[in-house]
Amino acid sequence: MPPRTHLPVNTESVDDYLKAILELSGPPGERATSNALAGHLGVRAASVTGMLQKLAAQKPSYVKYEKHHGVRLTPAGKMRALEVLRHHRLLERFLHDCLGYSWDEVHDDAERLEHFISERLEDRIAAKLGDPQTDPHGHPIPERNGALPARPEVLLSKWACGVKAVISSVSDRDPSALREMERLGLKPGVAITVEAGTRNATLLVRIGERTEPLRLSQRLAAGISVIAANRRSRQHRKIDY
Amino acid sequence: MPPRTHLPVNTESVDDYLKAILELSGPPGERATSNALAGHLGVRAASVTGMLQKLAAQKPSYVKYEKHHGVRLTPAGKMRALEVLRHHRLLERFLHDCLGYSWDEVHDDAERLEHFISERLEDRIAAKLGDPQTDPHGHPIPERNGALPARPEVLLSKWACGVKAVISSVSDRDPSALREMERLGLKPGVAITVEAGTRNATLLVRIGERTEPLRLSQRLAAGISVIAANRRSRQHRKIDY
DNA sequence: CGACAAATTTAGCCATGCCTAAAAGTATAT
DNA sequence: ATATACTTTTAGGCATGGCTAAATTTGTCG
Repeated sequence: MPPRTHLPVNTESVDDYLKAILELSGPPGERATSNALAGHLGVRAASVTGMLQKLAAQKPSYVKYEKHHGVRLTPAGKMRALEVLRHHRLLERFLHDCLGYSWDEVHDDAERLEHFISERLEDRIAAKLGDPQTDPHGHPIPERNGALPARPEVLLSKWACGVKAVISSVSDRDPSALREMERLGLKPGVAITVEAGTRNATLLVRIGERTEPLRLSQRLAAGISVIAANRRSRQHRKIDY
Repeated sequence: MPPRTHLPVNTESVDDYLKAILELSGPPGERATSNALAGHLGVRAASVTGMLQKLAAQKPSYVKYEKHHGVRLTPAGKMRALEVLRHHRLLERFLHDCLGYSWDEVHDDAERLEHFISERLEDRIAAKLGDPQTDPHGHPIPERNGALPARPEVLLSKWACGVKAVISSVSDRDPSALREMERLGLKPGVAITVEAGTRNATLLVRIGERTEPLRLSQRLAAGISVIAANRRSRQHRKIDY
């Protein structure tokens, strides 16, 4: 039986759904659940179901949807999601580098504008920036063809004690956390070593060349991803996401 | 009796209506008619009526609407319309100056983005450009407080023969006309004199320092506004629009 | 004035995308 | 195997902003 209403056109909402599905289904292409999507998008699960039905009914379709078993992106859907992600991260880099935004200011404006970036604007921004590899938080920018460098990132809170690491990216969702990280010198490329594990939900870490270690709240640590220090040079290898 | 549906929120559509009303009601604050708005916005007159009723029912309201007698902007509406216009023209200047757009390319992207420019982005763009006075087509950019320089512009086709004039602005709606003007050196600031009036819907004009006059099609001439050559220096006087 | 043409408004409908409440399916633990 | 908890879908509704067709108003010309 067809969905109650007719097919949706390609709208901002659709972009948001695709981006959320990309983020919630792991790299291999697992399914994303309605509930997870609802939480991520700030809408009710029932609304998600409705939208997924409509998206799946499109032809060509962006998603493969199986009732009660979640949703996956089709190649076309993955491509579109990566395009929107590229817009977002290019915009963040652009606002930061060309318009003097601090790294805690870029997310909201990029989120709003990402849906309205023409191919032309995308190309001009990328050219102006010299085809940047990452956004200001260290996240890789998908290429125009959809290639996205895969990095063996691990959350700082899961990193082994005593092993040298380098910050590869930080979460861009919490501006106040970003300001705090900025103050502490916690940014992509900086060396970091965990001195002691969780104690009262904090981590004892040594940052860069500093001698005295620092206590990091779980809130901050949860927003930091690292890679092994010696693999830093490999972070530009590209694979299909 | 209240309108059939409830009040509209502040949406892109509303911005488009306000901008259209601003453009269609002359500087003194004349009323704009439903038909003219419909034509300008590319929707049916009935849709315009519906939206005007909803806009007028808002409090505080952006418009003053009298059934069968058109609509006017309230001060708040004028302010909002000028803000959107400022976004549009700043964006055009920005795309042109910072991202290498040609002047026939800027309009469409600016039109799409103008609704999503935060105060922060507006300010950063203006600062980056050094608070520009005009967009690439010569149209004045409203200031943040809503001030807009008034210029005694006249359409080239209405300008008296033999009187020296300076191009003050050109219409940005027709990309192919803009490319043609570019080729002919017809841009803001260039001196122009009408040698002979309409003949087969063309104008004979002398451009800049060139010796041989040129035949301009009515289509091009209709997109060119001029001011008296000696008033050129006064074009930055500000008044409340 | 009266009639016609043009402009405008009303009435009723459609599509999108969200919502709540209730029904149905899935998964887990005894 | 079945009861229960949780997830997901269905059903029905609301708001926005379009549309067409039909009514109504305005304005102009004899």
